Amino acid sequence: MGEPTRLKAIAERLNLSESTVSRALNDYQDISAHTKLIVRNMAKQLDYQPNIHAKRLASGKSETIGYVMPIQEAQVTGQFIHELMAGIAKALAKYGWDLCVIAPQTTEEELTIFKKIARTRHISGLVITRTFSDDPRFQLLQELEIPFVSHGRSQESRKTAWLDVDNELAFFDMTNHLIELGHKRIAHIGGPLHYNFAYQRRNGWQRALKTHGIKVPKTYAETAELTFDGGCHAMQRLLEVESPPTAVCCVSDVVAIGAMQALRKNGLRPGREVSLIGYDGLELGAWLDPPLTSMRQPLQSAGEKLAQILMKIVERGSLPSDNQELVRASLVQRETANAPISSWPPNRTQADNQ
Amino acid sequence: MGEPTRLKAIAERLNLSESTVSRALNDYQDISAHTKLIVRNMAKQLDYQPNIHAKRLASGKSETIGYVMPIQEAQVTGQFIHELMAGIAKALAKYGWDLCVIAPQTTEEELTIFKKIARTRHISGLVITRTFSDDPRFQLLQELEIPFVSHGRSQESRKTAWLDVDNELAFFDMTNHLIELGHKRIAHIGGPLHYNFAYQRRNGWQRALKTHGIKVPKTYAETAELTFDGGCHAMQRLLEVESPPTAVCCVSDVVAIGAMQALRKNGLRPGREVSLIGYDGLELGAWLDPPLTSMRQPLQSAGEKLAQILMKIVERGSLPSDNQELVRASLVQRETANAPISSWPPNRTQADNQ
DNA sequence: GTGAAATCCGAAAGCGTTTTCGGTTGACTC
DNA sequence: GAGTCAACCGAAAACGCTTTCGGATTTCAC
Repeated sequence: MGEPTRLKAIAERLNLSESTVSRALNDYQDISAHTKLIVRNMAKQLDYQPNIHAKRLASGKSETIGYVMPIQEAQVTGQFIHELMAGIAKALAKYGWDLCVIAPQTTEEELTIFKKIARTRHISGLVITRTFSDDPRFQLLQELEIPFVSHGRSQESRKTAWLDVDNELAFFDMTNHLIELGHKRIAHIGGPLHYNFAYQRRNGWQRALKTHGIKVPKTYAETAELTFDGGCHAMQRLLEVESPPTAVCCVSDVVAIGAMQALRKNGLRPGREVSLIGYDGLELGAWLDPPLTSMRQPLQSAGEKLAQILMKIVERGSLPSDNQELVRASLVQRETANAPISSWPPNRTQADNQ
Repeated sequence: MGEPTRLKAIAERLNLSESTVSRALNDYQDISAHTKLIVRNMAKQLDYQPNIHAKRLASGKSETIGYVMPIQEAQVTGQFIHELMAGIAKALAKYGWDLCVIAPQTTEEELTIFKKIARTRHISGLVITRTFSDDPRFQLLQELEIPFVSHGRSQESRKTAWLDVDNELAFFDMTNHLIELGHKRIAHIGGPLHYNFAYQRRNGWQRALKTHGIKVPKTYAETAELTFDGGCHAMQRLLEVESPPTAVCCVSDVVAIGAMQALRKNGLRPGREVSLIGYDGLELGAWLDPPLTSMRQPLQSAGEKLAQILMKIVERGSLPSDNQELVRASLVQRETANAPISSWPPNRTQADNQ
């Protein structure tokens, strides 16, 4: 391969100084159009690629952003992360920025890494995901003055940049869909409320019920770990209340799949006796029997937007005006959300039939 | 936060030269133990973190390796990638190396990126996955002299570093397991043979049959795209042959899940009339009804090993002796692999019952 | 006590960019 | 034709580290 082309080589060939060549390539205003042209042509001809370390050292910019992989705890985050990262990487690549993966093993380690980044500055911005209602990262990152954007909000995110799906609206829509199908006994299996999205999703469900003047027992508000087992157990509990629901809004697809299992164990078929809607729109939901109805948010494009927002923050050194964005999730109609049937629940009271 | 600590600050405080401090921190032999000690203490006290760009510029090393995300084509690669990357990042972090994600959109773009890396050298090594039997990347990377390690082999990988699961053995084991359960009519749904692993897996299946002197019709060697639909269609074809199989070895879990669907459509239950074993050990297999028996390879540790192999290559500038490693997959017993039942296939010929 | 060999450290030259500052042109005004 | 002002470009100083080279000590053998 030989030695890579340096700035010097271009300068010598064109009888220009290195500084002129540098400024020509970086589109400075004090370089004539003609000079820029010949410099660029020569650069292309010699296949010049700037030494990135020299560039970053001299300019003090790193053009690298970090993605903090969520600590493995919830199930099936893989597909989610993959798509998001692909989107981020794609958008960054357009501008020659790098995407660096950070995989802390614990929350403490994560915060330690942040502090280190604050000192080295070799990563000039971060994308964080899996935000909690009460998330210590927001305050720390602000203190450390590390530019960042979160996928998902937090109690602390009023003044920070984020991109989020409108969870509340999604569950409002989801619940309305069930109501339109004729359901009135609509339960909710939510996630742990320290996840901010779990909080929002529960609210969306509640608002839809209230809007339609539907009242449900308190026992209809279930909570589960974001796992298959969590969903399974929560659904089991719902089946054991005095008058079980005819439909359930689930905080995630994995939880919904667990719920399906519980239904089957009780001799019921998802989408017949009890309708079910999940959230995430996982591909694998389509492979189940019956295929799981769900809500989907666009992930690849979310990744791209996150990257764009973050690059803008890093470049400006401050938050731009459009630093918060809410996207709408859409219903993925499959086969677990149908009209209620008359034979369920078996022990209907008069009140239920009104 | 103030200005980060520089080498200079340590040197001044200790009345040493910058070069001495630098060498002390990098454990050079010509620095006394005593000096090393006080330098390190001071560095810790001032929370010194070297400027990584200056370091990389001066040393000519980048301490960054790239992971090439496979182009999205097969389904459910997300979980796979996530675990692998987490492992890689973890191992790298121990040594202060960075993991940079590369997400090409097309194969051509991938090769173009390689060429660019060869010039800039700002990434000093690559991990590639999803290897093809005839994979142009191997030759190109060797030509470009970019250190790399592949997860999976290729026709071209005889002299390159790799880590792979023993696919052939895995399918040999898998098939043997079915034989031990009493199956003789064992089919195989393989993947496109341009995937190297598809080739190996088919061979493992064939070898097990041959070892036990079992002969099966040619129609038992099916091929499918690595998707749900692919598996579904392939299984459908298997059910339509003259004497259908009692068990099927599937090239991947996703394909196996598709096959399950085909069985259900035909009124059959996976693991009863037809046993099924998948490959990948996906968590989601456990959530199906019935849960899918599969084979699992350790991914996180694979990622760590990949990183270690690659770092060694980069450091040495040449291949170390232990640059190829084969790991064994293990059976994940769930519920789709059981003994054959007498009522299937319905139209047994005499020969089948021997 | 001399020479040679270790041992330990400092000076200084990079690494390949960016960016400030100033200097040289030529055009333009009056 | 002197002065002013743009318009362009070059010299040189960063950026913060690594690494070579050689010099100053000390140690050791004889």
